[in-house]
Amino acid sequence: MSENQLGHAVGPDTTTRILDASELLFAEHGFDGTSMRMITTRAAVNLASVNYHFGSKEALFQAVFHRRLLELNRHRLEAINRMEAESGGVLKPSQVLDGFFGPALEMAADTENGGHTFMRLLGRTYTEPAEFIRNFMAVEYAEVVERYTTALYAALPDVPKAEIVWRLHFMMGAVSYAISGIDALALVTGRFDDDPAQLKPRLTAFLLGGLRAPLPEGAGNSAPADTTTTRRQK
Amino acid sequence: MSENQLGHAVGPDTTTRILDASELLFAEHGFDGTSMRMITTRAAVNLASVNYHFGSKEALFQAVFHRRLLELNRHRLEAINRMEAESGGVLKPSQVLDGFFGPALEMAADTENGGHTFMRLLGRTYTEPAEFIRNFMAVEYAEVVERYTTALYAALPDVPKAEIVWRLHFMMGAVSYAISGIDALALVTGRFDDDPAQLKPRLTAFLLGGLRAPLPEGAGNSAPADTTTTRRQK
DNA sequence: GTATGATTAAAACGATCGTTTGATTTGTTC
DNA sequence: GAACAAATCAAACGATCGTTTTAATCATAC
Repeated sequence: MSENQLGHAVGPDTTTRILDASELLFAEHGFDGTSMRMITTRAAVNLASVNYHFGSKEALFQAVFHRRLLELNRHRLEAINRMEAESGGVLKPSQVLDGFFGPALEMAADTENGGHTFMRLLGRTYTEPAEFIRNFMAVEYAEVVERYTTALYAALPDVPKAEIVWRLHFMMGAVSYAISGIDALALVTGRFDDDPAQLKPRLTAFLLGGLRAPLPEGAGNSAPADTTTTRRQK
Repeated sequence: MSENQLGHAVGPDTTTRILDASELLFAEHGFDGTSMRMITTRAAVNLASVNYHFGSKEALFQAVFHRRLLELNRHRLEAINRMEAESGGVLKPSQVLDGFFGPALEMAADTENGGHTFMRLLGRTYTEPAEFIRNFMAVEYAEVVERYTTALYAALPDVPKAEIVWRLHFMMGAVSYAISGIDALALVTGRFDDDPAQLKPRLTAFLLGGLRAPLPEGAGNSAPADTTTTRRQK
């Protein structure tokens, strides 16, 4: 809690309170399941203030994503810049995965500043193909995706690019579900101890195993399947 | 198109038309984004008929799932019954995965009878943790989950059960995303040819690689890491 | 203090929501 | 055809939706 010039204690300003409240409510109830009145009530602001500060409910939704994705993808770019500078060129697959999924896992582990809440929201939004969502999502991700796919191609020169894209797709699904910690899935697979500290090593091992799995037969790979022994990683 | 006793051409009855229409609309717009009027208009039935035949919107949503999950999980149980009878006991990991994910992939490949539509709906519903959804989902899945987790434990006697549950969780995420063919993710990873026929072998290879990946360090596994060579599968 | 712009406040807008009502039509059984 | 239940219909219910309007309050300049 900071103070203004008169020494009065002040909380976050109106726009921040709205963003925080809607992040939580959108994650819990989805876009259509969250009403403006739910948001403004939780944020303790006037109903009209959302339209005043953001323009519309859709614009508010975008603003919620922009705030977090800017930070998330900045960390991802910093990571790949640092790694490529240190290694001087080609990265290892585990490095690429770490750079891409590491920041997401870190944000998901942040339960104090809403990072965890946002990653839950992000996970469920991937499955809501509303048009206005897809549009701004592509823009937010463009640079990061370009950098990391290129790095992954270089890290796995023997694997066809098409296969890499498929596996990147699979990996994003696994990570997204693991992060959003979906209750429905936990019900399906039975409850289990979901110690967040154990998530990253477990998930990384699984992803690397899948990424470096032998190629399927008849997948258009002219070279024989990769039969390299997968030993303990890292 | 069948005929009644008078020789008049008749389409599906009212309840079926409602189920088909709502399946499509729920998959596209979600539960809250789909109105009763959208459903009844597309099904070409009277607005009141949903409440007459199903009772409420929530009950209709459940009915949409019950119809498909009954069939899906019946196929899964038939598969594991057949395999266990043939093998006489312990199954291979690839068999367990095939029995569990195979029927889902087949249903997802069915674009003519709505199977594909439903699997998209199922994928997005996993991420919508509405309480009434979780409740009936657990019931629908109970038997199948029990059977397959048991089979997977037996198939991987050297892997701690907790690790298996984690990886099952990861796999369901990967499969769910791959199946629902999420547009947002395709945008993120860039468009790629999504030939449905290639999905199953690619996905299976990825899943097996992840499932049999070396255990992460410090995961509480007393036994040394599994360094078995992962050769071409099957 | 007073003017000025930014923000908050209360109230209402028309539209749409899920559901219910009561009448009408349809199908089946004597 | 009469009787009866099942199904469909048009119409309306109160509640809630996102947004807008107009006035009141606030902060900052002169």
